[in-house]
Amino acid sequence: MIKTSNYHHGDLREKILQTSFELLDNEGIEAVGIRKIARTLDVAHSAPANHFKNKQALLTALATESFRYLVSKIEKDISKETGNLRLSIHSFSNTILKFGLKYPNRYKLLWRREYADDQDDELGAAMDDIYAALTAILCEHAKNKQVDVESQAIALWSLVHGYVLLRLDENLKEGNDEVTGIKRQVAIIDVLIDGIIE
Amino acid sequence: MIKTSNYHHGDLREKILQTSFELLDNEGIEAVGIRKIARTLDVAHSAPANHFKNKQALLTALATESFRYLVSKIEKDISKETGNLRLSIHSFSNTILKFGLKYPNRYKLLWRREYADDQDDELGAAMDDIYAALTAILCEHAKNKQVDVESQAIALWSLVHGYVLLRLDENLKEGNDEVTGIKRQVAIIDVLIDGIIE
DNA sequence: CTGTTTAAATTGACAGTGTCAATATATAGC
DNA sequence: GCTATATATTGACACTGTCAATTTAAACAG
Repeated sequence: MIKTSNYHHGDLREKILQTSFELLDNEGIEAVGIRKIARTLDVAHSAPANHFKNKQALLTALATESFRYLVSKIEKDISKETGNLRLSIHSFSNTILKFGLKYPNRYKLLWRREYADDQDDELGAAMDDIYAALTAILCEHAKNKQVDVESQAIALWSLVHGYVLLRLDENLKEGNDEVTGIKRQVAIIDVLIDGIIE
Repeated sequence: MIKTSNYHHGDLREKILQTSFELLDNEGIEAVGIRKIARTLDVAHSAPANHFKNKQALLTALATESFRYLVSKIEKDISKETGNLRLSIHSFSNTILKFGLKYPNRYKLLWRREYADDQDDELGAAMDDIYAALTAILCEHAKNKQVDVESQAIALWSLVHGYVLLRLDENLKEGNDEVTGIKRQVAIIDVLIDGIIE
C-alpha cells in the first residue's frame, strides 16, 4: 500500500474538466481521451467514469461550459453598446471572433454535434441564447423591412460563423481591406450591414 | 488454402476509396476506419496500407477528390450564367449548398485540416480554385468600390460556408423568408448582395 | 463508538483501433 | 523460366473506451 493520497480527491470532477480543457486547447479535440486524462491526474484509468458516464458526456460538458461562457460574454459586451445597431452588430461579431481565435478548439467543439450529445437540454438552450441575442438587436433597430428580420439574423450569424471557421482552419489569413484600410473582419460585416440598414 | 480469389484485386485502391465514401456518407468521418474497410472488402486488415500509407493519407485522398468534384461543379454551373453578377453569385452559393446537403460529411471533411494533410499540394490547390472562381466573378462585375473586392469575396464565401455548416450541424432548419416568401438561403445572399451592388 | 450504507477509486478484462515488421504469394519484365 | 516487384497475409504492439468485480474511504444511523 504505497499511495493512499489519491483516494477521494473530492474535486476530481473539476480536475478532469480542467485537464480536458488543457488537452482540448493544446492538442485538439481528438487528444481529449479518458485514459490520457486519468494518467495526467495520476489516477486509475477508470476513475473518470464516476464523474462522466462516457467520453461523449465529458465532451458535452466541455461544450456546454464553453457555450455558457460565450453567451455570457456576448450579452455582456452587447450591453455596453447603447442602442446603436451598427455598433451592436460589430460587438456581437467581434466577441465571437475573439473567442474563436483565443480558443479555436473550443469553438470547433461547440458546433460539432457528433462529439457532444445533441439531446442535451442545457447545450441546446445555450445555442438558442446566442441566436436570441442576435435577433433581439435586429428586432429593435432594423429598418430594412424588405426581408424578414430572421433572414437578417441568419445572414449575420452565418457570416460570422463562416468567417471564424475559415480563419480557424487557416483557409483565410488576417488582413485589412485595401480600400478602407480597416480590418477585414470589420469590412465584411460592413458589407452586410449596408445590405441591412435603410 | 481456401481462398485465393482475393489475391490481387487489381483495383483494391479504387474499392477502398469507394467503401470509404460509403462509410463517410452513411456513418460519418469517425466511422472511416482502415480495419473496417478491410473487413468490408474481405481482405486482410493490413492490405490497405499498400495503397494508403496511413489513415490520414486515406482521408486526404477523400478530401481531395471531393474538393475537385465541388470545384468542377462550381465552375460548370457558373459558366451557365451569362455575366449577370446577381445570378452568378446565386449560382456559386447554390452549388455549394447543394453539395453540402447531398454529402454533409464530405463537406465537413473538406475543411477539417486535422483529418486531411494540410501540406498536401493538390488539396491546397483545389481550395484556392474555389476562392479564385469567386474572386473572378466579383472582379468582373462588382460596382461597389467602397470596399476591397477581396472583402466582398470573403464576405460571400464566409456567408455561404457558415450557412451550410449551420444547416449541416442542424443548428438551422430549412425555411422561407416571411416577407418575400423566397427560400432562406436565397434571401440571405440577397441581403449581402444589396450591400455589394451599387 | 460501532455498524451499515453509499460514494469513489482500483484492478482486470474485453473488443476494438492504427501501425509496423516479417512473411508469403502473385504478377510482370527480361 | 527466372527474377524482381508489387501486393496481400499473419502476427504483434501499444493504444483506446467501456464494463464488471472489488476495495477503500467517507457519511450516516443508532
